[in-house]
Amino acid sequence: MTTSDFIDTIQHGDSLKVLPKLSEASVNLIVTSPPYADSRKKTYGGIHPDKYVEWFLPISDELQRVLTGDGSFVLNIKEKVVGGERHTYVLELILALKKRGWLWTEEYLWHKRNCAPGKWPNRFRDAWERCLHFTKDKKFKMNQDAVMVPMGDWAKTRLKRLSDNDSRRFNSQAGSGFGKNIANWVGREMAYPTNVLHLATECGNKNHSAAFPKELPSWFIKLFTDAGDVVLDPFAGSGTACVAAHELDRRFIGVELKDEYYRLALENIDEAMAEPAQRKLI
Amino acid sequence: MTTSDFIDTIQHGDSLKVLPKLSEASVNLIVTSPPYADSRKKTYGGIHPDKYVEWFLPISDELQRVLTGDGSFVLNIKEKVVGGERHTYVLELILALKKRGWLWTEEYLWHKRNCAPGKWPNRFRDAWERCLHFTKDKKFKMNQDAVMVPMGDWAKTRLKRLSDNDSRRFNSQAGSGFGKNIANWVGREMAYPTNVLHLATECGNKNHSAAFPKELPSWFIKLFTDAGDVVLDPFAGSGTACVAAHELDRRFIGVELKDEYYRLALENIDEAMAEPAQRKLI
DNA sequence: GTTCCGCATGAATCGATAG
DNA sequence: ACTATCGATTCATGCGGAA
Repeated sequence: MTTSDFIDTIQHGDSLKVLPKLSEASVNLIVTSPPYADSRKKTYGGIHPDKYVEWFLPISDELQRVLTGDGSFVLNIKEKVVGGERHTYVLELILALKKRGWLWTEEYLWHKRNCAPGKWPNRFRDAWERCLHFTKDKKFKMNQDAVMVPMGDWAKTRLKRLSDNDSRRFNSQAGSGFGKNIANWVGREMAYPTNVLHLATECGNKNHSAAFPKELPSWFIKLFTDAGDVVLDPFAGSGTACVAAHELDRRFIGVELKDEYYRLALENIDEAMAEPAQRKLI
Repeated sequence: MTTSDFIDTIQHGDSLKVLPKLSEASVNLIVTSPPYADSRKKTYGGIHPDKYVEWFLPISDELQRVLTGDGSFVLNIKEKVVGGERHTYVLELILALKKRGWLWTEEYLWHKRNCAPGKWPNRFRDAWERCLHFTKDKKFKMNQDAVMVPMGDWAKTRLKRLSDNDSRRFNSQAGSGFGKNIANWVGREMAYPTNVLHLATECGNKNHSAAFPKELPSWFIKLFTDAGDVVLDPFAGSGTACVAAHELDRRFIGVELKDEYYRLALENIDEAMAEPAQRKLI
């Protein structure tokens, strides 16, 4: 068994047992939102906050093994409130991962535009989550141009420029230069984003609530992989990251332990792969 | 000497030597932005990242002593990049403060709308900073209603004040999922905020550059103190937090070591206190 | 009196160069 | 080898002069 046997599939099982079957340095990006810590033990799969780091470390070692040297590992996570305080397991996890050899390259933020309402006497609604970016090497693959955002109202700017100072330049290239000129302007009207992603929480287009909106994995997939690369989600949940990878012409491998999520992920992936080749323009 | 001798003054000196003169449990809120870690030693006061925690802890002990039981300590800080990685001194500081008895109640975020430019092969512009909220007790003073936002008015005013050009720039990033979508705020009367503060850095228009915009300390002062309460900034810098406290009818104590900043803080405070009682509506 | 455009500048970071 | 310094890169913002 090698990684190629798992391409474009969701595996039903424990990541700790599935990941060893993958080949070394065969995955270009890992993007995942692991089960959050939960002090209630009644729910299957809930990990106690105090045990979170020791639970995650063996899995992280496998992730490090399967990741390519220029690959990235994006971990979407947020600490729970325990006893009125923020628990420190995420901080401890970062420190522990560094000790295991991961580089903590950056901490991106997901700023949730519409988050669940709620009011407590000692805190407000939690409107952000961490997207920790780990790499194996200081040099890694990063396609910054793939996530550029338009700076302004493109049409307005274009028309305005066309009417005044750029008209001379435009005329000089009349006949053959229009497209070229516009392309230049487009380039200038695009800006690189920051390390804060301001996205709405996608409460699930279907009957289920995804852990994160599809735009979140999409953004990191565009940023850290090329078409054809392999994207791994070791806690696939409803398969959002895998669907995102497929839609972006990347290959995916998902792993999910829980029956209910596994079946849901299969449904979502089947639906995504059944769609004809009319992909969204990105 | 007691705390009352320091009310509404900026002290010129080292917090480690000034704070012991304050009375126990005499300060209702500490809001500060300490000198950031800096590996370059040329600037007086730059603390090496590896020494940051041990430098800060003795000061934090004094802060804990002077804070009231229901008081809050808000620490605005952000880790530097060292050798291509995020340094971990802030994480270690949180863990160390907890060991000293502080409760890490919440992590608010300052999402900087305009942040310093830059383009690098391995990261984007850094657009956020931490505002760590520590308390001495699970029960603390919190006036949630004081920071409710009149959403409709705010959006209207904001949109009205923006020129077309600015409006285009402001809205430009909304469509792609980055930046603030103003349309979300229209039509709602009042709402509690989240734990993310979306503020612009006050840049350049004045003759000095404040570490944080006045709105940042103002927000926490309104939230965690009543009128007449004492606000302490042990690293006063240009005195922004002290000015904010004075404008909100709170009393303030500032401490600043560096000559240049101390004089600047004096100027700003004098100016603020000279103003007649026509306070800005907040 | 408005609106618009140009421009300086900021709690930045990297890579190269110099000592 | 290691540290310190400098230049290049880059965009939101507000101010001031121009139209």
